Amino acid sequence: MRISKLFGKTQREVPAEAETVSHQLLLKAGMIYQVASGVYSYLPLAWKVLKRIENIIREEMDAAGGQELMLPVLQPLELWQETGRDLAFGKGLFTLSDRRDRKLALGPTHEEVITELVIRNVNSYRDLPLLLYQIQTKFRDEPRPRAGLLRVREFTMKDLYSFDSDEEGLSQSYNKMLQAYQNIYTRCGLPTVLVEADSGAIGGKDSHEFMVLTETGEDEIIYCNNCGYSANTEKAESIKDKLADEKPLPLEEVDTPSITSIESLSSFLKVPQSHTLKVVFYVADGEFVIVVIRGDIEVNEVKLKNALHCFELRLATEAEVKQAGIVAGSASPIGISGIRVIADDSITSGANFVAGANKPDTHFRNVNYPRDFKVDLIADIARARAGEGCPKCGSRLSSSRGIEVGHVFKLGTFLSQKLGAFFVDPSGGSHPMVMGCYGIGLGRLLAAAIEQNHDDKGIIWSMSIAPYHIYLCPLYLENPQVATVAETLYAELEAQGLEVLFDDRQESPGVKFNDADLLGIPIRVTISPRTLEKNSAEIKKRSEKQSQLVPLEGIAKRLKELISEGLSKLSNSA
RNA sequence: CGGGGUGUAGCGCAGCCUGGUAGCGCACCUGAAUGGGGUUCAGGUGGUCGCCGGUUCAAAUCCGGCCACCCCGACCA
Repeated sequence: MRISKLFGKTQREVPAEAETVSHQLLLKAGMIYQVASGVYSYLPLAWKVLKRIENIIREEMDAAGGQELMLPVLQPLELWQETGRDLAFGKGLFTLSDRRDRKLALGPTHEEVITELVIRNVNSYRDLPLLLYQIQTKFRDEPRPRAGLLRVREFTMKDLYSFDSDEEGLSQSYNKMLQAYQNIYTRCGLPTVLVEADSGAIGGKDSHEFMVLTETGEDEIIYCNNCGYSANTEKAESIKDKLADEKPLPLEEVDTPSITSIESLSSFLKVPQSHTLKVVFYVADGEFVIVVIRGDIEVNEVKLKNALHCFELRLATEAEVKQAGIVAGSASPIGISGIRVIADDSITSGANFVAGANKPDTHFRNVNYPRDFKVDLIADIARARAGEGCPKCGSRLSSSRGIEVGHVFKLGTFLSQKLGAFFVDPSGGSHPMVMGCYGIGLGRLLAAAIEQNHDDKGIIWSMSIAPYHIYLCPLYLENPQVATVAETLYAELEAQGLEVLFDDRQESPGVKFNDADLLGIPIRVTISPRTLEKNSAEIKKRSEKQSQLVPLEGIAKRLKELISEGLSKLSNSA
């Protein structure tokens, strides 16, 4: 490809709105163009990378026994109502009406549609296990698209759905996919870690995410260096430090003028935050609820949502708090009635806490559970933190940020039961199929690859997903000798099937080198009067500093070697 | 949805306070010189100033409403 003909221009300056590295570089390299919030056009270079990623995924899915098919984006809303997942997705589901006023949804995922399809085609245990997948556009009306391609509303995703006759089969399918995913990331040159995850709106039991560790990641991961436990904070558990047992003292009211936060309360009364009780107000599917947790611990809303079995959970507004008759800033579960109270299990250890008194500027000392207040539900609803104990081995936990580039779920039978996906076993009995689903966002994978592989000059693509392998970079094209050699070499490399981006522009060396670095093509081949004096070209890898002069004679062979070296480093067997 | 911010040429920005019909840099086009890390000079093309309404002789500028986009939070395979 000649750069002079390539659609898409590099830019010197990027919009101030782009904050993450991958977003900036994608814009600067002229690879993507934003059409609306969370909606992008992909220019040829980005599209090439996406297709490379897609092919790697396809090969691994096929190798694992998957069969590719194509499913509709447009889906009847009724299908979603059947499984109740229209509620689980809530406003995240794009919906529309057709001319007859039938309600439709733009598929955010395809379990419903594919399960229906499987029902029509599978009756017997003989047809199982079944692994079906699609690589298609999906739509989710995210509350807040952000960071370029990392969180968008329209995106390409590979989803594989597994159908098995029992839990054992599901585990096998699940493990197959875990391995296939490892292969995919290895081949893309993208190191990932596997973490336990919450299954969210998708539903189901076991769930794992593949994370690329980067500082800019949206997710926080809690992990143990000792035993290898790792989990998304949405899911992570921890052993909270136990407080010393004390003899319960009598409840005592204290004046706390203008003290409304745990921080100020702690310093005003000179008690550690861990000896206070914090109260947080939520509205769960329209019901006002109170959450009690130790002052130094944060509420994990995913855990809370799961504990409450609700679809929609949000912090209550000031007005709602007031209407519930609660004094924000001095609130407490003591003496509350008619409102559901949920407590974190952290309140069951320790004694003599400071808590609100439910009247302005007043708190209680020596609050003890269950002596002084009742709760309706006790659960682990705390956000695990680095430094706390590992739930598996007790060692200290660490934390890191990451980008989720893959998510696998053991769905079980809840969808097959709701939709009626049953099969007949060898003895004639009917059972629901046991399902799993396994997704990878391609655009996000691309963005994550940039987040993890770049320098201050630009992108550094892995050989396996780079849009082109070679950046042919002649300097001083006005020089007829340079032009002739460059054109000849370009033709030769193309003829040999190498993928070359030919910088045939009459630009200064600085411009060309900077673009080469920005675009991140793995191998740069420079030709100039200087190299031609020695009948050579200069070869430089994007990932390395030094370059070498290589004779023009036989250079195609040398380049082929470099490319296959680059690819074999990323092979599964490595 | 709550908080904050921004909309002026493809991109980055100034002009707005104090109204007088739009400017700078990059990019793009023409020419010349230069040139191994975004080179220099000269000339040139390109803008419904986010949209609608109001005030005014006159609105990018003042007032009102709306919209879009970004950031933080909420939310989110």
